[in-house]
Amino acid sequence: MELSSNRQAAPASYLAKLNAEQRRAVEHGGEFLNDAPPLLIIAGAGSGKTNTLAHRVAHLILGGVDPRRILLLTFSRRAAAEMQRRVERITAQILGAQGAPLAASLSWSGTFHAIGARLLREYAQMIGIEQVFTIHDREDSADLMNLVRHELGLSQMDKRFPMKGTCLAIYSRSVNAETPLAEVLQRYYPWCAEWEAELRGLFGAYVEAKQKQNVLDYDDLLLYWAQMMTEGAIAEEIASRFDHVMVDEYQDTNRLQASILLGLKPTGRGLTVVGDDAQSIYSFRAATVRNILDFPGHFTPKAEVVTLERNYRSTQPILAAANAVIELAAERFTKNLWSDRPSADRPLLVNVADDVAQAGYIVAKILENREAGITLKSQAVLFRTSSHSAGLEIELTRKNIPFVKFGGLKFLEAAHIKDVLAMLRWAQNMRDRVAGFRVSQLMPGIGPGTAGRLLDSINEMGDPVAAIAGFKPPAAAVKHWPDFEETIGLLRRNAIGWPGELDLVSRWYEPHLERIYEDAAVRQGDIAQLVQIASSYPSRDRFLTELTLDPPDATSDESGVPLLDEDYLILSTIHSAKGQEWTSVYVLNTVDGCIPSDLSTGSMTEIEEERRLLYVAMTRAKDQLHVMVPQRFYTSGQRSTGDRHVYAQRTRFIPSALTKHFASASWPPSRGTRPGSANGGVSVDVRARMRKMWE
DNA sequence: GCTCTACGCCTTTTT
DNA sequence: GGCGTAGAGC
Repeated sequence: MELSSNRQAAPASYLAKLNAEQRRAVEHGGEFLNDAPPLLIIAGAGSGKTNTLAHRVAHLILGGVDPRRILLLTFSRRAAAEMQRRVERITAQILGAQGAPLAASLSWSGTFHAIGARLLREYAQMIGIEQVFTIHDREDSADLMNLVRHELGLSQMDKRFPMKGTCLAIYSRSVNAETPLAEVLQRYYPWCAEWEAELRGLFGAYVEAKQKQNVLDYDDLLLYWAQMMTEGAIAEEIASRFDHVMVDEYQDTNRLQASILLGLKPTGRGLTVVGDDAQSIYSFRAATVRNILDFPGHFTPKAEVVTLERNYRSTQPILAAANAVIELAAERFTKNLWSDRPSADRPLLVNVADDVAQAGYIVAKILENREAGITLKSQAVLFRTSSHSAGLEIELTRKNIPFVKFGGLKFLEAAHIKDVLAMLRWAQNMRDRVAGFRVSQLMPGIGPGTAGRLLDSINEMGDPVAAIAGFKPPAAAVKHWPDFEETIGLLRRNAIGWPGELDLVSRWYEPHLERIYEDAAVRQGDIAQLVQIASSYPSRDRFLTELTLDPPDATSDESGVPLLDEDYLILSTIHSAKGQEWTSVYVLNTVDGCIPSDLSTGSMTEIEEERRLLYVAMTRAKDQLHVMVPQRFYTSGQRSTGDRHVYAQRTRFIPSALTKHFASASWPPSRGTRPGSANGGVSVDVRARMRKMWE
């Protein structure tokens, strides 16, 4: 590429808007861009991190770096797309129309897992795996773990053996943290430590099963990649493809990912990582804040560190409150965010009686804001756990306020969607036992026993379709057999092509759907949406891979484009809110038991992570922050209107000493009602008042 | 021997 | 609604 001539044509114009630190990060490496020493950017919340990274990428491209030789590792596909968009805009500013195609060839951007899958397909033969491997998501992996667990007889011990999800979690942490099993057990799963020998055997058999079936799980995508990076010739070849490797959200990477980076850039030259230790919230995925803290010392000379401390997002009072929360952290790192966006309004600490009043307050404020010109889209409700928003969702639906929910249970995890995908995946790779197990048991009369024998006979015979044809199904399944056999046959021969074959599968599935589920009509609608989504992928293979690695992350994502014109409120788990910002933010259930979650108060480090979680939630707010404190909340056993509740304490992360940073409010506006005076009566009362107020 | 159903218990966050 | 278990029914 003849881009070097552009270097002098790239004056400071696009750099002028950056502050001194941002500019230092962007220009790091100076004249020797392609040999830039390692760089760590510590970017506080709202400090223009994405913008800085995008400028650095654009700066590299404008400086003559081939965009196809830049590897950009982001946390989600959404983040990758956003980065691409910004880089395009910046390059277009300098180069005009010429800039767009340049940025578009920034083709190596995505999550670690997605990039891993892509490289593994490419290098499959060289490392002895077959190219047509299928990828198991978490649930599939747990199912396979379960199959192996049964085969080894571990499900019938006289003492209860850990459940499939726990087994997978232990395995996964051991792999991702590059930590021996014994240590993982001792530190995180002490109650399973007695099973160490059995678990070791289980994991060995699990790995063997995956290899036999030619499937990879999420961890394998990293693990095999990391292994490739230790093999001289292959490692060198892969490493030599990229002049620059840039990683966003580095605080949420694990040791295995760090190993991959070191394999790609052993000297650190050409490596840029960006992150914020105060926002590390993924340790349950074995992410470790040590990655970011230890980064500089990994290299000689040490990596350069640039710290972005100026916050462009939040008003000064909001930032002061958030800073106060994070200052109480046990371990504090070097950063003091400041903002010059003055405001007279402190964030609000809102006391409400219960869940219902909480929803009432939020709905009222949201509508008030909208009247004042703040769109629904620029407001967000954040919560620790997906189920916390249930009450609010009902109220929003009732008030006809459209919303999109991020995080929590997803479209792809619904049983009927998984059924259809399993059929496609099985056709792609008939050795995939989890998929085959699932599909064959859809037919009446076929349970685990018969399914197992069917899969065995498919494995033994060279021709899977012939094996199905020759199999003698139990009486109840006989009438479904011809259709089943034909559908598999058509899929195997690629007779229909993509995406038409999804219609075929959907037609095959319909009678089973109707038999199995009461609410078949609703589920049929979901499948129609899946068919919609499928049409935007070029092939079955790409569809399956990309859907597994980058699932649509909002529950309304799949309804797609028409929604984009409308205005809708954002509901999101705090985890899924990472990297985003809104004019007005509402944090639900800021009470002990929710934040921190009851389930995460086991150890000091867990509690510290919950503190950072609250910090992340608070720092998403630009102008308004409403921290909701219900005085009581219903315990999880949601027996519809069951009134088992507990009296809640404001979260321990906002002790009395910090309340000076907040203004306090309560809801409903005091009119003499005593909150929680009776068991169901009060809630009916509040609802009635809400209705009157807005109808 | 296998499938199917009823029942009781638990339910975080995600690539 | 998932998961595991127990027991009825084919």
